[in-house]
Amino acid sequence: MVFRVEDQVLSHWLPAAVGEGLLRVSAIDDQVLRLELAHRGDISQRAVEDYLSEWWDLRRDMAPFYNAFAHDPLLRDRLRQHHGARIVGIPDLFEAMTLGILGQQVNVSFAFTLKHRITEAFGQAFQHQGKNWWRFPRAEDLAGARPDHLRNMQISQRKVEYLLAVADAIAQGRLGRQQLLSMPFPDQIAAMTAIRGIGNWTAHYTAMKCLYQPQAFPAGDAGLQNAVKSILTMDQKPSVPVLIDIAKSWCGWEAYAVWFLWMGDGAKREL
DNA sequence: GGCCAGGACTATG
DNA sequence: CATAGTCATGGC
Repeated sequence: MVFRVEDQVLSHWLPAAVGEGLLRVSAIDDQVLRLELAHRGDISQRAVEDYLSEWWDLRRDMAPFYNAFAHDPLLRDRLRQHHGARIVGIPDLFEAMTLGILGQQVNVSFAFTLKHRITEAFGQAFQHQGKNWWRFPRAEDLAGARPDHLRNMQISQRKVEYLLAVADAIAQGRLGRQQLLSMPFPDQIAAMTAIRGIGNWTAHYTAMKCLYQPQAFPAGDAGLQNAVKSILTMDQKPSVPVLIDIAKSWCGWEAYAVWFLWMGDGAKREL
């Protein structure tokens, strides 16, 4: 596990860029988070705060979002149910693109099963108070993997090809987060979809979860289509052009609209 | 047991 | 350009 939630407390093994240690996060109230750190190395409080702020997109001013869409027919109920929710991102580009690829056309829980297998097979392992923790592997940890190894984890042949190619591109520096962040949004999508295996959905998913682009909008997303179909009681799923048209009203907040629709009317969902 | 999943590629008109 | 076939497997 990279993170787990127990009794309202999130435990998360920190990424290498922050330091070696276990972070626990709980809520004091709706405004204040309590951070607790069990660590072995030197970790600055500031680094942890910065990391968490990025991971949960905490620095974004959400007031305009709530103000603009309090009466939006598709969003109003979700905004009330999940008030205060933030996009839980994936700051690491390789991790985000990996989950995007794994999530193509399979149910979400299976995608996470595959991600956990990759994490425990290729990621760095740690022990803390008798429990095992992992970091998601770096691109270079996976770039040289034998295709059979991944194939045996029930990852399809095609996805194995996609994953290894993305791992190679990132490991060799032909693709990187800073590089993507340096370009305007449409160029980010174009740069990602130029890679075999990264289609429009995966590119927008990555832009949303890793690049924190509020205008990212995975229009072909099955979960999004079903959410809209359900809320508007349509008899069939809305097409991509229809969704793109709907999304015009969310201009600048498309990613958050998708996020709240994904959360549905229940409390549980995978990240 | 059949249909659907937080799709993308490839081949064919 | 539009459509159909293919991939793979779990969850319901």
